[in-house]
Amino acid sequence: MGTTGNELSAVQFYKALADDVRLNCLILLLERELCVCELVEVLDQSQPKISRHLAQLRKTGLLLDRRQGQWVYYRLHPLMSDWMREVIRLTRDNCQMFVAEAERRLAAMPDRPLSCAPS
Amino acid sequence: MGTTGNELSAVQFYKALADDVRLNCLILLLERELCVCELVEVLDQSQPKISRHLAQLRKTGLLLDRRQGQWVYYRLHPLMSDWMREVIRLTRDNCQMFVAEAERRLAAMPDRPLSCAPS
DNA sequence: CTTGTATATATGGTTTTTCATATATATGAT
DNA sequence: ATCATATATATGAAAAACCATATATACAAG
Repeated sequence: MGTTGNELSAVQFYKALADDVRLNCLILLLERELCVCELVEVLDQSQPKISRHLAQLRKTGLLLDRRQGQWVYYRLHPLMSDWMREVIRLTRDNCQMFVAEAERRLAAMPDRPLSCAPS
Repeated sequence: MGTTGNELSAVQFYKALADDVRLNCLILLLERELCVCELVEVLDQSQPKISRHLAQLRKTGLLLDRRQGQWVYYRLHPLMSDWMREVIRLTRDNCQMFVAEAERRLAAMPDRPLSCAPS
């Protein structure tokens, strides 16, 4: 076994990206931490649906979560391979349509739990 | 409709990559054209299985085929987005284990249909 | 109790695989 | 030329495996 945890295969990685909700989450989490309720609102999907996909990404090793009060914040796993991060970035930069609406919604969210921003 | 054919979404692209056989085929086809029987031997999978996955990649717009005599050669679609090509390259370069055996088998194939190499 | 999040179960849908068969091309015999 | 046969590839149909979603419920924090 390696020192950085379970090795994630390329196919497993691409399976994780092969869904609208999951890919959007990973792209949105590239630059910031977000809590579940923010992703629910930004992606306009049901809470159980978002939660399930986040759990899947967490179990796969692509995301890390952190509870702060009633909120659970997700971020990219700091040990994610550089090349995987690069693939997500390539996707974001070349499929702007894909995230445009989500980014707009996020910017327009009036009631983000800012008081719980990471210390 | 655009001039370059159907737009392939990022999620559709990653669905195409999210399978062992398909990902291996795309990586092997990065630098060369190969016929079905070569892929069957190199990847050590049944002929119908390979044929189905190749057909799927062709219908998705990632591969192009060309018949020469009794052989059908597949290659990456020349109009594939640069960033998608880059993603496939990143995968190859960072998951060498993944293709190592296939590349070795390919090099060791004694009876490749070389007489039918592209003109 | 309320709010935010996770999970169990059931269900419908898609994907993948296999087997058997079909089509296309090549080759050798007559 | 025709006929038979071999090789390469594709495909229809059916089974198995897998994936995504909704609903309902549970848990955790305040």
